[in-house]
Amino acid sequence: MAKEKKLVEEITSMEEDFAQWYTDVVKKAELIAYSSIRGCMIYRPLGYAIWENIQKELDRRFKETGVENVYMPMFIPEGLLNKEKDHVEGFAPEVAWVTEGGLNKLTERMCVRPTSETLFCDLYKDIVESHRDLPKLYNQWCSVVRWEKTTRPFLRSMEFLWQEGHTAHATAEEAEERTIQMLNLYAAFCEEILAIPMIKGKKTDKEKFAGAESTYTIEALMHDGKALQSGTSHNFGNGFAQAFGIQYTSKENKLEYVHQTSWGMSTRIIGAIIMVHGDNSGLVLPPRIAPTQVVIVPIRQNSEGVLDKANEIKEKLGAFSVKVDDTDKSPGWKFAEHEMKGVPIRIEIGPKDIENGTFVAVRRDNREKTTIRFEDADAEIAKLLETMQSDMLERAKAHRDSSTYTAKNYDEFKDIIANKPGFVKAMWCGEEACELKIKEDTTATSRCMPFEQEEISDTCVCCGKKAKTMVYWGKAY
RNA sequence: CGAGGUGUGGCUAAGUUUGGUAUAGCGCUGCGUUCGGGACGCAGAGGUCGCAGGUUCAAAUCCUGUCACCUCGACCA
Repeated sequence: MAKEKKLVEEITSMEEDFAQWYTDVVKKAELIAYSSIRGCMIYRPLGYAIWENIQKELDRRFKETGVENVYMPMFIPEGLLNKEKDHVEGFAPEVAWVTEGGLNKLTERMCVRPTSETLFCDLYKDIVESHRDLPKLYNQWCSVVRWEKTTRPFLRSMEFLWQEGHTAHATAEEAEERTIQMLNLYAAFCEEILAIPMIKGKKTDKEKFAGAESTYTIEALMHDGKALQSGTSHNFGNGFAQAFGIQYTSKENKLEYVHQTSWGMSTRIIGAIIMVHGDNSGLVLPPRIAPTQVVIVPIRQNSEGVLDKANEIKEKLGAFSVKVDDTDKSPGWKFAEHEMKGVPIRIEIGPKDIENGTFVAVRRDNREKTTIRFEDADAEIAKLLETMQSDMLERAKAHRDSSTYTAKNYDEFKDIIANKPGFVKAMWCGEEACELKIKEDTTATSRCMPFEQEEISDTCVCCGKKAKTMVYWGKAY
């Protein structure tokens, strides 16, 4: 085969137009539908099932670290939102306001939560009294609203689903520890379950969260070489505590402010799954997150015994999420359809196989075919799913590594940003002026100051003054 | 919010320049034949042309306004 035959029509190839490819996949794989509300999307069964799996796994991991779930109101009175100055200023441009209730104008308008720091603080000030009440490790699963000007499915919508964890601690050390712990949890989740390698690091002051003392982030590289901030963990210090008056009495009988953190991951991560693993036939789902892990396509399904055998195989594979596609579409149609939807493994079973006591399994990621004997079904499919999962992570890592460059001086830097999509590692002096200039000149932003530092040179890539930190730079979603 | 683009059955579009019966392919429904990479035949259903005004004997087509969506920037998970 000189050129890979395009097996799925209707999807713009990613080499031709990556943005259009993304939109096509999202729609053709039936992850979402556009709604009649501007900038808000409808999660269709497949899209929502992926989110449910993400929730299930993350929630389990949160709870292992002692986190408890709560639910907060979706409205925040203006006065409450205004309590922490940096926080309001950061969010003011994108909040939606409720000004009327029933037939009457409200005396105080309320916003639809863009995030719930203020609500959690308002609660903590009431329920925290003693060091014995700490730490508070709360999380909520909810949707938030931000009045976005332009929107894209999963990557930016006016309402999106997420989880926001909010914790209160007695000491600064403990808060910092929790901040890092959650960042590590996110990174591990992404690598182990979503097969997406992450760069862990700290945001520069310019890029940090409104009201935070420090913001940590995990950054992923998409197939087109753009970066996606995939999860964040913030250390608030005691800034919010001071603004809201969250104090506790210490063992020494002294009144102290609590130290707080917050951390979140949103449905945006589904965009990362699409853009890291997808190909020109559509979605490719990592086996550990796929709502359907195996689809069985019967060949000549009206022939004696074929459907029975298909269901028998499904029974044997009870440990996995398996579907038999017995609709009356042609096999070829089903192949294309399930590839578009990213089902990790397809099993083909027809009269010939039944005669031989075998079936054929095809991997979604590389279309490799394996002939498997009935009696080995369980073990062989388990092996295939596992191999596929780890191959996907390796492939994503290889792509990221081969798209990561280093720049020693500004000419090099500008050349790479202009011509080679990906991350650029370069030294930085710590001045916001250089970040701004780089953005102005190249549209690239600082993604993070990685925990794993390297000494690329001793001068700032932009101004040439003494460098402080190595920074990952890149164009971002 | 700036720049560009697009709105015509479920989807993709033609038709708009030059006003004159609403079109095609795919999809959908029924029946039959098929089935190892998007099968085929026959029969059928489905559209106030984004919305609101205006011009005209006549508007998908011209004019005014408006809304939505897409792409690229600025801002952000």
